[in-house]
Amino acid sequence: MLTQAAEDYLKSIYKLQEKGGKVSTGILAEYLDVKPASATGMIKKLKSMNLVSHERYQGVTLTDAGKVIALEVIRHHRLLELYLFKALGIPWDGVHEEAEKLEHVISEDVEARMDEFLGYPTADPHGSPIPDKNGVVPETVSMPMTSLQNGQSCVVAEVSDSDSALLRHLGSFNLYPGTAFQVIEVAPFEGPFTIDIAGQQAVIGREVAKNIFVSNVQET
Amino acid sequence: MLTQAAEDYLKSIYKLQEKGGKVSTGILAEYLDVKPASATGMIKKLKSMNLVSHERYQGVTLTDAGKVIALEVIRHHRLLELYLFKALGIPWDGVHEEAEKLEHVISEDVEARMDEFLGYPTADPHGSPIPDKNGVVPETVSMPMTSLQNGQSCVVAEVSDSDSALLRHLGSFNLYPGTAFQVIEVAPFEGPFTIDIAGQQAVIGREVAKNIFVSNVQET
DNA sequence: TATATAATTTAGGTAAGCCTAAAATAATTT
DNA sequence: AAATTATTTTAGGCTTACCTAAATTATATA
Ligand SMILES: [Mn+2]
Ligand SMILES: [Mn+2]
Ligand SMILES: [Mn+2]
Ligand SMILES: [Mn+2]
Repeated sequence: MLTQAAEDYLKSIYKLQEKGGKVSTGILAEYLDVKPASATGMIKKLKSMNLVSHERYQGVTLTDAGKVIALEVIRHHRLLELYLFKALGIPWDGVHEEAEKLEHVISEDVEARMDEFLGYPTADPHGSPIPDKNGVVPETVSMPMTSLQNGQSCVVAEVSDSDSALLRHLGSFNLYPGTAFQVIEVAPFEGPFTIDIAGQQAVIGREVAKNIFVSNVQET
Repeated sequence: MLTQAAEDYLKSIYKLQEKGGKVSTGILAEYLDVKPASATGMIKKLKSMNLVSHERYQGVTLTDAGKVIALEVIRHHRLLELYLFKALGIPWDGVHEEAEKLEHVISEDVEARMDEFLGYPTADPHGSPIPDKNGVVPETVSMPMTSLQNGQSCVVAEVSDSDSALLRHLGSFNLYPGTAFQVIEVAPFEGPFTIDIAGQQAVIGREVAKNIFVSNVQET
């Protein structure tokens, strides 16, 4: 079994390489809130286990074996988030932190039983896809809310899950995955979005909108 | 927050001092499957945190502060066992191992929600008492099965939870906490017990019987 | 192209928590 | 009481995963 730290590195490399290929040591260190020297050390260890490919100064990528483990940890994390949300009623702004610790500790048996209890779900409470037990990630199509135009309607697909205060803010507008809304106005000069959610108006700033991804975009 | 190792030491000291006052370094090391030198090291650390009292060569006991933490970990463990058993259907011979890891990782919020889901239970699947959220341990009265006499009837109160194979063996006879049985025969010279469980006869060896505790003992 | 800046790696350290081997202390036997 | 045996502690090592500071390499700028 890998250590918790090693699993977190693999998971992070996976997420970072999804948007941008090779992952630099500095980016990885910043993402994990450690110093670059620490990241270098772990990269060496992971390389010796053939879980990552790495050449000095050239960034790191997962090997196939490393990807399998990364997806396994991500599956644990997202299944746990949904389970804690649905079975124990933990609010969606609290599940990430719990799952971050539990993901390294649950057995494959617990994983399978949660999966069954939840009816083999494909997305966590924040809309992120849950890899299936073979590591296949459900396809998702979404675009950042910031690319929406005046008058367009859409459905919330996914929101970033790690900022608890942001999630509470979105919850106050009922902006959960699956929620439909329409853009009433986009203020000029990179200004905020005024939107209509089931008849209720809300003003969403740029910084918040960057963390919201939408699908089913239509002109109205 | 204490480390997982420190929490396990406190939990173990609590259990060992329940039956025999001061806990020797050797007994503690054997219980935790580490060398005595390692136990000495951790005892020093716990003493520096005022969680245990210790004088060289004289054994160790928990301080009040240490007891609070020990009971908190035991509460986590037993609530988790019951939750995994009832909510996820994990068999009673598998819950101990899972709980051993999860106990150090769940939040007070998860603890409280499991407690509520389970209806504020007082015993885990093996009959061990669950300390309440204030650290109060429910009173239990039981005696070892080995002290039973011919013809006596009783109810299973508690079985030891750490040996998975033993638990499967007991399960094959339906010997769960709450199960009633009657002693048909006690073979002489420290021999096995022949018992009647709801009309089914079973032969229980001495070594197995040592791990079973009973209550409601009555002559018939 | 030479120099300045930024990113990355190397070198050396710390803290947990385990280990083995040797020394110290306590308990038991003669 | 002395000698033997058992228990406990000390001393010194190892691994993981982090750190800071210095050296190296790559990239950007003049
Ligand atoms: Mn994690
Ligand atoms: Mn999530
Ligand atoms: Mn434990
Ligand atoms: Mn138990």
